[in-house]
Amino acid sequence: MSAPNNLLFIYRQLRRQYGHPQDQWGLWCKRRKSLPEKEEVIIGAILTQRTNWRNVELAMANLKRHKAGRLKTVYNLAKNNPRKLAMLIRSCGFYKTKVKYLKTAADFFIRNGGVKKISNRPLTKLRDELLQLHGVGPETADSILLYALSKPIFVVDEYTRRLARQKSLAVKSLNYHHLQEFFTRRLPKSYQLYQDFHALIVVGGKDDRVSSG
DNA sequence: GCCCAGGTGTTTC
DNA sequence: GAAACACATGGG
Repeated sequence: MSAPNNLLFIYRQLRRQYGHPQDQWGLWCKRRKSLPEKEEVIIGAILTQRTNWRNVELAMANLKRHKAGRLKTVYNLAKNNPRKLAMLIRSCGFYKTKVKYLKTAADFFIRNGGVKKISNRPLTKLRDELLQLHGVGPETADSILLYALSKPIFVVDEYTRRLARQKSLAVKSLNYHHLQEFFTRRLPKSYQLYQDFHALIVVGGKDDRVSSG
């Protein structure tokens, strides 16, 4: 059984253990000077679906090398030369599928006036709109919202579920909605906190895997 | 060779 | 509705 607000306790514990997040998303978002543009975070959120991060980085490097690291260039490639785009992101696996997903998402942001303009919309409305895009499910939507648009919404992924199991968090179920609610209702509403915490969960999760396996 | 990796959409019971 | 399946590459 868990202490009243053990989430902050867990957060501080992870923070002591790992310091500032070294997670890929976290790092990506901290190092704004070199990487990533917000648009790259959006692209990465789709590429990383069910995919090792290393393979995503290979693909992102390819895209940038071919000057296709922006939503507009991705969209144009997807429309005019989908096979080329597929080859650029091949390392991610599911590349034919992801070409379509990228096209749909890029189209949405371009059609609606760009990332900056879109991020002015109310959070719940924006989340619904993202979820309607073919290829954008809850995790991808929330990754985009949290890491690309700096919205205070907690990302649930396999690492989050693993933590909930390991720490025996008193969550009703491990389904996406329940777990997300569990976190957001117990934490201050801060996108920086959510970014850091989620990043630490991933770092800790990977660390566990290495040390136990 | 086998297993896994920060999902999502479709089909099937 | 839940469960099973397809999508696919790269690395340990």
